[in-house]
Amino acid sequence: MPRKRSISPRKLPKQERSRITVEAILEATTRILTEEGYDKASTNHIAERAGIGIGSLYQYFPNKESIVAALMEQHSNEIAEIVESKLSHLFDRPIEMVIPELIKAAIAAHAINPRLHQVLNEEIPQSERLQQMQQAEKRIAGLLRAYLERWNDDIHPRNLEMTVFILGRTVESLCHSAVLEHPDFITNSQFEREVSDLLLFYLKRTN
Amino acid sequence: MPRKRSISPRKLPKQERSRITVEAILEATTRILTEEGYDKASTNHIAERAGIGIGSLYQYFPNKESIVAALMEQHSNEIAEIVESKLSHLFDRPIEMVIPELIKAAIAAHAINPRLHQVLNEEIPQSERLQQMQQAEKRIAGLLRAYLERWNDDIHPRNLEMTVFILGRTVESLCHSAVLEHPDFITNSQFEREVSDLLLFYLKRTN
Amino acid sequence: MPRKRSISPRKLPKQERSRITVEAILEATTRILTEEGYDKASTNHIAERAGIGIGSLYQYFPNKESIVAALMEQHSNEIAEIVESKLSHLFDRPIEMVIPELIKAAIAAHAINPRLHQVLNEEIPQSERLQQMQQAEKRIAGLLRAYLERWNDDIHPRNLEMTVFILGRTVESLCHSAVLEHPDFITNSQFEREVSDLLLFYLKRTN
Amino acid sequence: MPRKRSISPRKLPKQERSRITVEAILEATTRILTEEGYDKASTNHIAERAGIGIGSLYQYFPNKESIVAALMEQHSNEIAEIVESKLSHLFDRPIEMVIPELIKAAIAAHAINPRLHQVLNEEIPQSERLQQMQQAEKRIAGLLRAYLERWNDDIHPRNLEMTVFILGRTVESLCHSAVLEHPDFITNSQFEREVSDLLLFYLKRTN
DNA sequence: CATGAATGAGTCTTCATTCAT
DNA sequence: CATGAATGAAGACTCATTCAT
Repeated sequence: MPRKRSISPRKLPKQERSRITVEAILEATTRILTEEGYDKASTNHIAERAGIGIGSLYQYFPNKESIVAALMEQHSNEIAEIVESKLSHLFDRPIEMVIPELIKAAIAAHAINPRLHQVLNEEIPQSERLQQMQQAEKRIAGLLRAYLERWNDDIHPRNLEMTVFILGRTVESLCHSAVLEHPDFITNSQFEREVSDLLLFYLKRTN
Repeated sequence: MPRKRSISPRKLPKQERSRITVEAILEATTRILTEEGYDKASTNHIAERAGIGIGSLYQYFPNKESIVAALMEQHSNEIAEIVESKLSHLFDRPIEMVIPELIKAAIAAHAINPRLHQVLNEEIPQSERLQQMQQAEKRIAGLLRAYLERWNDDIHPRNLEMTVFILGRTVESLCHSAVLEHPDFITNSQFEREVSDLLLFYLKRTN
Repeated sequence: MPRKRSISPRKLPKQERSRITVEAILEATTRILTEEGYDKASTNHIAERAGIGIGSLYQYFPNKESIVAALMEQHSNEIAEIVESKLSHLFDRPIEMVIPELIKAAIAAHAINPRLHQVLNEEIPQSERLQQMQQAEKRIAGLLRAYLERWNDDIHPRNLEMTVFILGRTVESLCHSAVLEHPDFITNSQFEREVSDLLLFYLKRTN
Repeated sequence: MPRKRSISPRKLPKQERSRITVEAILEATTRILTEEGYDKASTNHIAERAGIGIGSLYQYFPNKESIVAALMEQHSNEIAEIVESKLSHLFDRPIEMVIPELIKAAIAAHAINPRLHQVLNEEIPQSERLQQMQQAEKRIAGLLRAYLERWNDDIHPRNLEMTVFILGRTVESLCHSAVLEHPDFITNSQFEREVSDLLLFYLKRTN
């Protein structure tokens, strides 16, 4: 009984369904994490809110950690992509232009899902976090490092690694806290300008 | 309307034996938190590592949260006291002198038990954290606000609240991360000087 | 305002396997209650005697009370059904015929599982009992009230509510105690006739 | 060193204090049982409400059951004494006079502390109850039996034991329930008269 | 592959009882 | 004898994970 030939991809339907299921799981986890907190994120609850059986969940994820890890990677990527996409074409622009854009990008990144970012940063057992979550920061740090090296003549930091660290952490921390604790700061551009000043005066100091 | 579980300790340790027990509990909790993480801090495990029976633990703490809360309060107080004691007598000194001291104090405060500070900040379900933990930050923010107001003529920040926020968060974040991720930064004073520059150039900018 | 704990079962046993499990739980609880007493009816012990894991128990009952409540409801229903089925078709029969039947029905009802009835009545913390258990009594009281109203011309009680109360409680109490403390009374019909006399002479007294 | 002679009892003070302590324990237990229920009657809580240390409690009672048992015995005695004192001098009076007094006595007995009586009857694990609690009933049953034998010629019950049983249980049950569930019934004498009728017509029936 | 019933180790917490002071 | 700190067995309940259908 010869099989009917077909150009259309045979197993795509199956793979398609898989991806949908995986996405449903991640989405359900996101909703639970943001709406109910980490300690309500049991695998049974995730499966329930994803509309699948608990058994199916374990078909796609070997354990609970892997779900959170996947979520972290996904979120990390989104953040890194936002920042990268906003900054990549500014590589040759001067610092006065880049820093404000960096801050805008960071705020935009934190605005994707501030509550999720918070839970991921402040409620997940560290064991699960380290590797996955830092990726965004590393990618952004790489960007900054490259930029600072490119503009080395202008800025000539005393210690490149330290400057990258200070820049990265300051931007991350201030934008994170502002989005969560001072949404009023974000409504106009004053906060952006202040943080820009903070960093620009530092970078442009004459040694 | 979920009934808020009491978080205050059960009996004040009046007698010698009691105080020893309470201290053993807090110490064991600290050790577990720093060495094994929050999710290993079960009450049974705490009692075991404290070398007491589980029943004794519940003589002094009404529930698990109250233990962590006591630890947070204690740690909060230690931090706030370090910073306050180092800054209180500098109220009339100029910013160029105060900012470096602030940073030194912050580093010293984070050096008390960096890992504990991290766990307390990054692994405790937020529900339990907010009130107790933020006290140190509030006390320090109050100090900063008072100082900035005192030196208003020199610094004239555009937005006092925002400046306090930026100062506080930046110092906290940078010292926290540096102690944990870059112990090498701390060994000499370069990091302090860099962060001082970051803040001083910002505060002294001419508008 | 203490949050009332849900007492209704967790999931309706739709599938065969589930119903078997639920029945095993109720049966084991009945056995423990009758053979060992209420204070031995721990959920772990119930699960053990039911031959299931403790987790399975909690798949079907949200808490311990709900198990006892289910048992009470079941037992209540059985009792009420026995009495109702025996009396419903005697609605138009005279009192001399109905009272003996009522007593026979009550004895039969208590004979279902006298020890269970006792434990349910005499060992369960009253908080859990009231609503579920009284249903049988209420249904039977309703029957009696309707009957007495129907035969009002013959009996003309001075106080209907009080008469219903006296009838109901006397029958319940005497049959309950007789079954448990004087099984010998039940073997022949003398006890029935005595109790019938007790009630009949009372109801038929000429005022 | 010859002891000083004294007529006043030497150890009475000590014994006196003991009795006071024991009474405080029983009183505290009574209060807890009636106000909070059996499951709140922990030995620690009893000691606390009695105003003594937990250790002292165990100086007077070997375990928790013994406290409840003592309470039952005490309560039993009070009940039996009320009934006996009210009936003892009526031994030679006719049934028409005695039955109403019996009912009055039973109501009075249940009015001592209805809630305690209820808890003792309906919430205490049966294991602890049987022996102590039935004493009152047995003493009263003895009284009734003696009385019925004394008036055998008038009443000539078909089965003395059964009649005692029916009388005793009916009075106990109706008075118990009335006091708890129908306090309105008790306010006037109608309930008493009804129950009297119930028993009198039965006892006086002509065979 | 999807399902969900079943599992049991592990969690928080209570409480009767003991014993050193 | 009074005290109350200490104890740990035991109880209610959860949840990640497995596996038969």
